[in-house]
Amino acid sequence: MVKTRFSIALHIMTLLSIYDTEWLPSRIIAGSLNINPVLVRKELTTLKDGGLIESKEGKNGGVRLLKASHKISLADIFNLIKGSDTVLSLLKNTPNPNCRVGKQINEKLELVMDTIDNAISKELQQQTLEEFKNQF
Amino acid sequence: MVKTRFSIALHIMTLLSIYDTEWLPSRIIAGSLNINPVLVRKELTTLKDGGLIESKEGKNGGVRLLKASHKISLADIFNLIKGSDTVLSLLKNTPNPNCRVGKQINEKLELVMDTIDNAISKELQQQTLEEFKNQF
DNA sequence: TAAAACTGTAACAAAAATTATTACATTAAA
DNA sequence: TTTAATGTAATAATTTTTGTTACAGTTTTA
Repeated sequence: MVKTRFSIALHIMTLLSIYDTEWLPSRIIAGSLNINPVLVRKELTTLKDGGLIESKEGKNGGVRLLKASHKISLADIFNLIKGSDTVLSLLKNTPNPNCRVGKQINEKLELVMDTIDNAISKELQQQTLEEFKNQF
Repeated sequence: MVKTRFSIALHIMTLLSIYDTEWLPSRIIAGSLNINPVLVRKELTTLKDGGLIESKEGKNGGVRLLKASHKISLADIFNLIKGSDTVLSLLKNTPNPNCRVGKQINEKLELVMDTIDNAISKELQQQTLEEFKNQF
């Protein structure tokens, strides 16, 4: 998981919750974030595949929310962006299999990583997108 | 915060808790992790500056824990490694200051980032290094 | 007192990951 | 038919991470 992807996604979702039923083009979103529109469209693909938004092609097209913002928690966005990887991660190098610790460390670390991700998710479940957007 | 640094630190601390009062050289630690000894020594510097370990220079030198492993929680290690940055992060690009959302998003995201880090810390406070090492 | 085995760190190189750009096929509205 | 979108692939540029080399300083031990 790229460290900044959650920030990008939450920024996008905040904009969409404000524009509500209008179709918002990626160009406008990219302008608010001040990043490349292609990066936005990639993130939009994830949000669309996760069922949080829908898109419309062609002139006057764009994207909009599929659900009301009070039915979307920050955890929904986080879990979607996170996908199958973990926020913190193991090393790519294989630890020494001849070492009592090295032999088993990765399976034990995996448990810690999952614990961390679950703690984040549980915490973010307590805030809806609507609550977040109402700060603006 | 580098995603893998917590894994490195916890692996190191696990080894130290097993070797207990002995001075463990970075070469051995690096061998267990299968990474460069200089990377290990860099991480040891952080752990030392944070008061979790002490080191001894010269022949037969190395590092060892400063406190008993049941007095060290995984949160102590996490918070030390984390330092002043956050697990997830904001973009480096400045969002559009002429946009209602862009203008304020970073301060709001900061709050979310801190919430995330606190949730992790609170969760990891529940496990001691001793409990972790007893799995091996 | 000299050799050996460490820590500690700086400087630099290599590799990997992230971010940005370009290009273009496709779609739909005006 | 033009314009303005999405969607996506390919590739380039940049940044971050990881690894390496080198060496000064410290302590033990022969």
